[in-house]
Amino acid sequence: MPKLGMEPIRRAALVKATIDEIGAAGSLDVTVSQIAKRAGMSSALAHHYFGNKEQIFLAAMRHTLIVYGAEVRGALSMARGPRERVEAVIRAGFAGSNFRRETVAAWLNFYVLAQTSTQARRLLAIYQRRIKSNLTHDLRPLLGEGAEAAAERIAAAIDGTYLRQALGLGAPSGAAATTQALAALALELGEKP
Amino acid sequence: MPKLGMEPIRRAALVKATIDEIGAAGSLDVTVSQIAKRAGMSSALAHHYFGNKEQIFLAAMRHTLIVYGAEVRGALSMARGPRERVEAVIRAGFAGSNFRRETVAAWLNFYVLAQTSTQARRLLAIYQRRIKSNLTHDLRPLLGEGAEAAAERIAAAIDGTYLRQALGLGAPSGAAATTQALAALALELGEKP
DNA sequence: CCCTTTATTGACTCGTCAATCAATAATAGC
DNA sequence: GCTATTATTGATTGACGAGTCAATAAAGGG
Repeated sequence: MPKLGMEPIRRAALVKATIDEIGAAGSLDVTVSQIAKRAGMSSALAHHYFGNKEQIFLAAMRHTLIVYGAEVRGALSMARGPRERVEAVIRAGFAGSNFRRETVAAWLNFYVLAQTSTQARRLLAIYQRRIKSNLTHDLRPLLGEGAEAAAERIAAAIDGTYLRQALGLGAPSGAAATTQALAALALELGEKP
Repeated sequence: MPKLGMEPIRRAALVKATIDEIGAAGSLDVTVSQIAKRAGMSSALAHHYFGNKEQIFLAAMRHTLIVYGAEVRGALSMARGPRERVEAVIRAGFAGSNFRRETVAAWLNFYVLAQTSTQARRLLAIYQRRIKSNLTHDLRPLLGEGAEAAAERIAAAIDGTYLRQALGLGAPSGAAATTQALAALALELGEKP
């Protein structure tokens, strides 16, 4: 019983299923059949809409990054002043859907995907550049010429905290992770010790 | 012409080939045949010595961690005072063979492996715990009760810097990476701003 | 010289999986 | 009511890869 206009629904379901499946498996070693099954359809249909497996992965990655970007933009829009803006960028990464167990695990695997797929690398680079630019821009009035280096360190602190989260090390709570990353910021601004 | 006592030689060659192959491929998606070929033998022989692919991976991971641990211990032995000891731990991660392009790429993939293989997770946890303990212990006289949190932040800074290295972001030089991680330490000790 | 142990590989088996295809069915527009 | 379009899947194909096995060969020990 083909209802028309199924395509966007199916695509969305597949994207979500892909993230969850990768998150659950903890690896990119998931079959199209598994993904399709989780999304409630046949693997043939998944191929019909996406063409091949890599496109499915890329769509899932794009979705993750878009959600992340939206979270950042949302937090940024409510921030007043550079200090709050930097905080917003940091907070966004550990808030909402970005911090779901599956999302974090999937994220790590997208990093790996970026090592093999040119398109994945491009996607990641775009977002990473954007974050770095946001951080540098807002750290400038606070730190002057030291802004670039500080931005790089904070980016590393975020990534590191995220990575350790994926590994199950460190506190498994978004709040603790946020606190930790914010502490790094406080140190950069010479507030802590 | 079977020379006797080949086993340790073959094993070592396979371990090295595995790291290089994973590093080159940028993923765990490498076949036993590829690894064996790079190590100059048949895949059957690789199976003969290691039993299965996971054991090959685990041996490669173990080797990477052992080399890393040795580097840390070496640097630690030359350090005088807690401040130098913390520096030593940081430096070790970005020095020598630990920072070879292949090693860094392989490392990221071992993180992924730790999400599927219980043994890999155990291996990683042991080393991670050791680093954390080293850092905490040596930060204690410098920071008192704040040592744990600082150790966690520095560990995250190291992991983050390493991760960004693997992604090809950040400076692709060991010196720059070391500088960055050391800067995080300086901030923790209230020396920088 | 046998015989056991170690080294080594080509060939083979057995699964798995991405991708394709042909077939079925419902819907919309004319 | 046709016809083109969209949705959907079971079955199939073809490749690839982990792991096994049987066979070959060289030591070494007695």
